[in-house]
Amino acid sequence: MQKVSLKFLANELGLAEGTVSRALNGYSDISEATRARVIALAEQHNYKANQTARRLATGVAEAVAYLMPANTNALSEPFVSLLLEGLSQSLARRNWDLLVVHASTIEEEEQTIAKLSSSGKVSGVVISRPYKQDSRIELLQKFKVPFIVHGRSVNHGDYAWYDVDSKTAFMDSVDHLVLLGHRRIGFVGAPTYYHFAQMRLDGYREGLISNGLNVDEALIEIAELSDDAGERAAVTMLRAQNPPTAFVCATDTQAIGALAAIRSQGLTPGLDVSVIGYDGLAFGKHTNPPLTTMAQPLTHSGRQIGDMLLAIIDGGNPVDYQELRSAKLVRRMSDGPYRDKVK
Amino acid sequence: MQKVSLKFLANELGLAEGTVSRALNGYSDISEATRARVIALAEQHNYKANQTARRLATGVAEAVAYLMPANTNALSEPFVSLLLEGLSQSLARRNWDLLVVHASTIEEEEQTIAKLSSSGKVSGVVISRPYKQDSRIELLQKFKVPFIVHGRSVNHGDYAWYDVDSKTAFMDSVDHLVLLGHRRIGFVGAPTYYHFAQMRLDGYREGLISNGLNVDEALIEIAELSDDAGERAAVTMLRAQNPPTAFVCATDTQAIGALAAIRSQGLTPGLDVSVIGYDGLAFGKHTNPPLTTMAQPLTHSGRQIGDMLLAIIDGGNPVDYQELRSAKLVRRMSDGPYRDKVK
DNA sequence: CTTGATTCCGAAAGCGCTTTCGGAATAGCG
DNA sequence: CGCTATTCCGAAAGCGCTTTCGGAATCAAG
Repeated sequence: MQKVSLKFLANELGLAEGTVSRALNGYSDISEATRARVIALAEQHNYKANQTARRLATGVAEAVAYLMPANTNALSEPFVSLLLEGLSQSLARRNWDLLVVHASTIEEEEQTIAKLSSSGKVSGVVISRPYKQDSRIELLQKFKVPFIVHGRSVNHGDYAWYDVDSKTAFMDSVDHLVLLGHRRIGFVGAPTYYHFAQMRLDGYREGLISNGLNVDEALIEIAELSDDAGERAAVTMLRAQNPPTAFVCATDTQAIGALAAIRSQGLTPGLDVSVIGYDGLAFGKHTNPPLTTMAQPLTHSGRQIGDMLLAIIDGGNPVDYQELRSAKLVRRMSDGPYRDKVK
Repeated sequence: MQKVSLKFLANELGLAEGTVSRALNGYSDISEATRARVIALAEQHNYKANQTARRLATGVAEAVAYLMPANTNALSEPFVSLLLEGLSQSLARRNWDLLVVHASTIEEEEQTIAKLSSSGKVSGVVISRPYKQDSRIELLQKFKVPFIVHGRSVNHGDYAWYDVDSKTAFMDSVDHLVLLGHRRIGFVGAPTYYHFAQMRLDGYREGLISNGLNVDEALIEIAELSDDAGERAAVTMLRAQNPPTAFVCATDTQAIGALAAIRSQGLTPGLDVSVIGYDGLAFGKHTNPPLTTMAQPLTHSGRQIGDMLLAIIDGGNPVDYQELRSAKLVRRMSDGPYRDKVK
């Protein structure tokens, strides 16, 4: 399986191993003539340096790890594959590897980080969906592992991250709904230990306030990141005294649950009560009705994140790599003007 | 970042490096007393063997690679994350790594395989969605890399695979539709260079025949693996002379396109014309109407595949690791009895 | 108490590559 | 033509770990 080594090439060419190595690695103390010979033979035999040996010798892992989010949910996954694809593309340009590691609990994740950093397997890490206070981030900092977080925690001043401004996005959602005449807008939120959840809630609140509306705590429900949980949350509010005529939801997954909730109450989503999701997931086009949502740009986020990580590994200052993108409203059919049907 | 090495432990304990190594690796020529001492100190310092050095010394990579399917599509991705999760769980039990590599074209994939196998980075590979004749499989065999394919190619007798019997699934779909009174059943297929696409088409055909129905080539359309392509294919058939009253689709993604197509013709999917998808994707619950589909069991497929791969790497005979699961019908709302509305 | 068998550990040779260092051969210069 | 700069390459020392081999110490058996 493995055969053509440096030694082989060296023997074949009558050169020393070290010379061949330097020729291949672009050292300047090799004449162009012999470099050409070396390269020719290497290509002829399809030589690929043994990565493992190379790593050991250089001390650089030439690999980064992606920590898959712990509580995964079949419906919210699409972003993982997209991210992975972009990441691997970015890394591929340097011939680096992408490791995927998964941990089921936060403790496991911490252990994983400890192991990763001390085993020297990777020279960088990316994590997703940080908590408000994220022990993983602290660990990463403590171990001095270059990393970038996909999202942000509360104190995000001193590390690198790539995030979407979901607070503004939710203010925009509320604005949009208010413009449509809605006054009672419910919020289906996510557990606020996720920082993104907190920010979306904040955006919702501020949106209300900036429109001169009161924040009614009865119109706020926190739910897990699943369609069913979103549905339950929406049902609760719909059945209450003074139900909302519109919902903004922390995730598309929850939003489609809200759609179901509305129908289950004999109402028509998009007509009787509006819902706006967040994420811009592709399948939102096919829900009933198609879901209006705040779409985040995740097409190239993977590559972007990969490039940022590489830059940091190269010695860049993490603080210089903080990127905030913005989401934009994709109107489909689940939002509409206020109608006095709900009561 | 890296500090506690074998040498450090050895010095600390007054032992030779080799001794410490053997103690840690369970060699029998170490007294239980010193083994205990070694382990204690190792744990105290949270020692993790440098994987790279270990790999170089042992020659085993302790890692496997997953080749992400080339033409990925946002809607069909969920299975990737699920698969990855299972795979990494399986590997984690041995402390092995999971590499994810991505290639955009089949040529790139071939190069990637060549590189993977000659660089010795991984001791096994898993690929998805094979073609009928799959050059990747041939390469993998040629390089003698242990691998398992998620799916099958035409000649699948001599390697390991994990697949779902989609041919039978499609026969079942047709049976189901026939039972509902349908006689003109359209087929939205996938490009038949994918073996799964061929098998699903075969299943469709045989299902028709076994029910005494003719195979009408006008009722067969091949489309790319996207919702839009599925929609176009379905529209074409719906507009034809003698349109179908039901569709079976090669993938859920295409099926939801078919749903849209039906609506676009002023018909009601599930009522006027039925559609059955394939995959069992979670978001099928939320389409309009909820999609009836043949669900494949992919919850644990990742772990299963990981375990199989490990077994082969351990010397198992690939031929002993061929697993065929079956899909089962999940009735939601997109299928219904034949009604003479279409005409 | 001797001898042969065990038990347990140290020493050393790699794994395949990188990188530093020094020196032979060549070139440049006055 | 002698001398100092260059140019180019060989030799060797690792990177951190594994594994074989042999031998000292301990044991059991005669």
